[in-house]
Amino acid sequence: MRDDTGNELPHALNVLWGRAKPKGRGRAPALSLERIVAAAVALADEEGLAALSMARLAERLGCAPMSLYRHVAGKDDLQLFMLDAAPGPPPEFDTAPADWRGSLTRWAVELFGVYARHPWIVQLVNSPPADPGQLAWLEAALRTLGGTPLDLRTRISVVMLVTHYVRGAAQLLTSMAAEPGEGADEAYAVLLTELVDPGRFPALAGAVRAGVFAPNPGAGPDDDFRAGLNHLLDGVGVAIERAARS
Amino acid sequence: MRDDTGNELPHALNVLWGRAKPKGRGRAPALSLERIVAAAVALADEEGLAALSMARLAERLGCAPMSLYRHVAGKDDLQLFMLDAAPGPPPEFDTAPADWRGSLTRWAVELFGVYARHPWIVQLVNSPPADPGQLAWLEAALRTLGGTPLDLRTRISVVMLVTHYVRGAAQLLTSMAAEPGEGADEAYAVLLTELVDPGRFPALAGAVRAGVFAPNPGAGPDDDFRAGLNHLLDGVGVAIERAARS
DNA sequence: CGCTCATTGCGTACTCTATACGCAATGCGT
DNA sequence: ACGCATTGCGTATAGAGTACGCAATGAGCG
Repeated sequence: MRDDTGNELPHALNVLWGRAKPKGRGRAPALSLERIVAAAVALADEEGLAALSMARLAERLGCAPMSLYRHVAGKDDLQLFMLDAAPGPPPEFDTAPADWRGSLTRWAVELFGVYARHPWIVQLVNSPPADPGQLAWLEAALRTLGGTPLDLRTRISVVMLVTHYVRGAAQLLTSMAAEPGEGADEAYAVLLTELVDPGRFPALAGAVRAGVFAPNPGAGPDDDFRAGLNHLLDGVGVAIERAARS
Repeated sequence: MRDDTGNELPHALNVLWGRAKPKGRGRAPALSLERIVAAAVALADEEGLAALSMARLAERLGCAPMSLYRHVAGKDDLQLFMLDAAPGPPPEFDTAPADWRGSLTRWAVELFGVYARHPWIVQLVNSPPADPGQLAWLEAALRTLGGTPLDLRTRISVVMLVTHYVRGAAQLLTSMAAEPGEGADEAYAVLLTELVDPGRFPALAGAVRAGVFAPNPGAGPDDDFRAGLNHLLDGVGVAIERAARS
């Protein structure tokens, strides 16, 4: 399944960066790559990543399963296309915004929204981004720090930190929302109450007893996310002050 | 595939919390759950999660594929057992260690090591932990903050933050190491140099040109991880000081 | 000591997955 | 109008997970 040299990049990247040949001759394509990718994203959104099979995708597009392979090298390539297209354009920033914290917060919240709309993204392997769509998001994140005295290596470190946090928070949230019933977090709290032995897990039992795992009353689900994000950004602030002082 | 009520918890949890019936009568089992799980973990470690199939697992155990289903309800249940067993015991802490930062750093680094030894863990869905193994890790993390003035809700928030970061960093690292060849990150740096247009992605192009994506000379792969972790813990320090002042 | 039956081991079969291969249909360039 | 590159797709293969039911086994009881 691996290529011989091991150095060829996946076919999808060549297409995404506009390196595909125009190939004008021949029969007119009844299917387009955009339609395929859009249908795949819609299918994954509605029924989950597990329901995304080449056969069901073809059924939804009204074509035969094997027709897809004329536009997509395989399922892996299709998922690369999906990762490129689904997030849409990132928020736009100047190359050196005055308010780094506000900008980076907005970036993180919008990325969190992307993951909420497309939960399957966080189930895919997190390979380093190499497509135009994901690199545009990375560019936007780097710009939020353009006005800070942080060196480039630290900026990347900070951006990765935020990315990982957003991804992890979204992953946890969607895995709880995947279960049926109205209150999945409530069910989880009850389960922990039953299971956690205070002798063996004193710290955990204390937290469970305090109702920390129960849904936060009078707070949206975003608020937990924003609280963690703020702790993170406090750390970035410390790094910025330290860099400004030297 | 879903159960009727939707409230039954997975069979694996009943077993893991010692709720299985002794069932003494009958034929002596030639297979044990421990052997199955250990073989599954070894197989996933050696050949990756994609190579873990019930058939290949049975082959390695010298039994028929369907024999596994006497001990495990299905592949999902098997993966629950694997998640419980593979990490091993967490580092032990007092309920209120004097040095929260050192303790939490040690916890994060050891978890990072777990993910490095068992890369398949981060490919599995990140459902909220409910097995003894993962809850023991959560307990250990909570204990590192036992000596701080943080309220319980903030402690959980901090622990989740660290968890997400460790997981994300490990995920990125293993996805780059998965590719063959000696320097996967170097290949990535070259790819970005080719692809990133400075007009469209100025901030990103600057970082690429500065060699930020090339392997850090004179630094182990852990150092990038620790750098990000330190920024994160600076943020936790801010929260602790703020809590101590009120 | 032998019968019983709960329990395990596993053979068979079914559905669903991705996709290699090759032929038929089609429409642009000449 | 013709030729052929290109697309659409039918067929086939190898592998996945697992439902179902019967055969083998051995502990406990009569």
